[in-house]
Amino acid sequence: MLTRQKRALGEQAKIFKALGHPSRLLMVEALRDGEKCVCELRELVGDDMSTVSRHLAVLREAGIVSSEKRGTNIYYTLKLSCLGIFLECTARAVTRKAREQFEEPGAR
Amino acid sequence: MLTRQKRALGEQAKIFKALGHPSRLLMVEALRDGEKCVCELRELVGDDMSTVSRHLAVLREAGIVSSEKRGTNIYYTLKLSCLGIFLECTARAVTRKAREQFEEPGAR
DNA sequence: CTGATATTTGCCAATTTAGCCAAAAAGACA
DNA sequence: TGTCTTTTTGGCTAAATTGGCAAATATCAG
Repeated sequence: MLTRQKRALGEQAKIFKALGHPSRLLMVEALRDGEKCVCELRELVGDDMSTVSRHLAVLREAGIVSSEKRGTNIYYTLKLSCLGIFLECTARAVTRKAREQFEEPGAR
Repeated sequence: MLTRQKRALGEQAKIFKALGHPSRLLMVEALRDGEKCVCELRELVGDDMSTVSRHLAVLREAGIVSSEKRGTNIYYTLKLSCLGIFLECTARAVTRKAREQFEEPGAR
């Protein structure tokens, strides 16, 4: 039973880990307004196609996105819908932190 | 201007990356109901004190927690309050995923 | 079947991260 | 002062991650 909880914790960490890369975060952000094919995402992040494909695999294995082959392309969709709000929250935290670090050296 | 956005994306990814480790996630989860000293957190995760200290540094540098020296101990506090809801959401996603993988092999 | 396009996979080098031990810091306190 | 106690840091090794190129796969259009 303890093992189950530990496994769950690891799976949960996997979600965060998958989101912990600029390119992957950018792609997930883009997927918030609808599915995109790999080629669109490749264009967005500018990396090699193979690199993008691997990033997407990480997101897929974490359960954050799902993929569907349709016609000649593969489309990726955001599965973890609750992510949106948290993305906004972290974005705010980042600007807040930047402001603090900007003010601090001048203060005191 | 583009550089600023890129930097912000990196900072945001840093938050997720910091949360992408079982021990760190466990500690953050524990901090949801109030500050804890390093020794308490060490006991919680069971790792070497030095390891825990480094994990906490990662969380601190990402801006997720803050620390305060008081008396003989150092207390860590959760700063990113919006995290709570998302933690619950990801926990649900994990159990959902586990259920899906449990059913799938049997089905069809 | 052949060729063109979209995506994934195998392999490899470079960088980063994790975790431990020992040593250093910083207080508290006698 | 010296000596506990708590926490951080230096240094090291093992393991994981990243990203590119080339090759494999799959699928569509003739």
